[in-house]
Amino acid sequence: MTNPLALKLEQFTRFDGAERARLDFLAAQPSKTYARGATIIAEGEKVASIHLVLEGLAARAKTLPDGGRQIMAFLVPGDLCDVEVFVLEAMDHDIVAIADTTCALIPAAMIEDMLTESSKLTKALWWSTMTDSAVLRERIIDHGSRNARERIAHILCELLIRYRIVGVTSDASFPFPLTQKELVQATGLTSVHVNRVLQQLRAEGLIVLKNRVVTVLDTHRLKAAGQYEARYLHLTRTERRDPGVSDRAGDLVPATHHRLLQDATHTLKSILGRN
Amino acid sequence: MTNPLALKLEQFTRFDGAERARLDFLAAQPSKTYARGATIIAEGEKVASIHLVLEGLAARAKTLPDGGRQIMAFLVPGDLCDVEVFVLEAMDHDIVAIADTTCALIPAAMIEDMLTESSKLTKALWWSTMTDSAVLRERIIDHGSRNARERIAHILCELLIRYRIVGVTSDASFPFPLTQKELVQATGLTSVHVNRVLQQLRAEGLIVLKNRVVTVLDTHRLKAAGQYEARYLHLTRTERRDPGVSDRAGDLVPATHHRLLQDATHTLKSILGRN
DNA sequence: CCGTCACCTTGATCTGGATCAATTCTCCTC
DNA sequence: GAGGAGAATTGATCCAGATCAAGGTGACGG
Repeated sequence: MTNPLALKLEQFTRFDGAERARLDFLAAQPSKTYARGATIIAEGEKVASIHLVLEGLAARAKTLPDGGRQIMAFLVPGDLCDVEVFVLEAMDHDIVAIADTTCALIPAAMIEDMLTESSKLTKALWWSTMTDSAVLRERIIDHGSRNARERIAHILCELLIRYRIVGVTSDASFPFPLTQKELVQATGLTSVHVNRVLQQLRAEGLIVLKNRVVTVLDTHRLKAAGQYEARYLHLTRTERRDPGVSDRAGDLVPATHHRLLQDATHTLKSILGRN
Repeated sequence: MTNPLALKLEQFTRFDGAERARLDFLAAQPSKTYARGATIIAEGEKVASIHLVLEGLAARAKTLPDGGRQIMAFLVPGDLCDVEVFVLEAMDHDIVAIADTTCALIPAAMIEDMLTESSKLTKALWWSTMTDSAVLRERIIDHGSRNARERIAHILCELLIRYRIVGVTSDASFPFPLTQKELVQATGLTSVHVNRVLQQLRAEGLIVLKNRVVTVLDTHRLKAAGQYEARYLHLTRTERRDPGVSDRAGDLVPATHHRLLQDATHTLKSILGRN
């Protein structure tokens, strides 16, 4: 199986053989599969090993006093569910499986060893954490300043690009195991309204949603509809690595980014110089 | 001057003399004062030194296509504005001064040295970062699942407790330099509505807001109004350190937390054991 | 002491999205 | 292939919060 964690972190920097082997070793740890709807980690739990999503789709969610649930972030293959393990006593939210989901269970000590032994991998993990925060901030903007249509379009754009990065898809289609109920929990809208917005996006010819697969028919218009700017994902290397990835992240990456990268080599060197 | 960074991190763990001295050294770096309204760091900027808020109030914000602004997080004394410096090419959002704000400018290398030399301080920084993420997630819940009244009450509770932790206040009053416009940007509501909700909270005898100072008259009812549960701040040591801090964080810390901490000493030891 | 500028407050009206209430699709299971 | 249960859709109505439109209020500089 390909290693989504390595694919993701390669957005940040290139790895040598040893680093790559270490990442592959992490992803090859014993895995566990959770059925759609299952709670992977519950709020209040103190986890001993770090869950790396290998396949499927999970979400960070919190159960509300009224029994409802708010989804705060989606976890696609390559994402780590609980890096807080090192320092926090207990999870302050749930991790739930949106699709049938397989996670590698990486002993915390294995990551800690990595952190003391490779400063490049440490930086990569730090990058991943910072990017996760940026995604959370983008969700705050969604909810605070974007209407239903923008919000949904934004989430679709983000999922597409994140799936592409880890090679789950290479065209404009991606798995969409979410039920409307879950899209409701993620967007803070009602199912009736989510349904109507989806209809509208379909009617406008922006997307097709069938059999739990979304196909984006018009990337540019969907981006515009969601005010989508991928800068916050900090895909430093997308346009430099190889044509394959370029295709994958495709035109969702902003043009300004391309320009920035023209002469970014020495910048990167200086950032990573302390290696 | 007291060191708000040390006060904050002491919520996570106790430090020895050397560690404490290092934290004090960081806070004693050359500082810069920004006037209310100034942009401390602009989106797209590549910062060389890390900004630690010493006094005042700042915010993470993003400027929207329509010219508006969304505030995503508040930065109180003790908060670091830009730990992403190590790994990201450029800031993906602005840091703006809400009040006149003083920041210590800590050279990135100084933090990096700390990370290689003290695993306890590394963990403390990691804790701080994880807690910041938890605060972002709480803001998503605010916007996705709480109405105007709950949202504002929640933010007030959070600011009070965060100010208490770093010793800015020791009673139920705290500086509130926000103009209603900024509360609007943080809550995603309109100024008219924010105004009405504030009136209501005043009329109900929950708060007094005068001369840029909020006084919480009824902590319990305000907590209830905002569905406030401080667990997400992970104030591990609040109840154990000394009566002073206990007073400071006060009854905003949930009771379940107290119980959890009864026999948490060995848990903490195991977490920090690798020191 | 007067203008003015930024902020706060209040009232009237409007609307995006919520709520309530059926119906129609899927699948799935037996 | 009948029966059901979760999911998607559609229509009708409602409401929290937006928008529009005036006033107040207070802190200044001249």
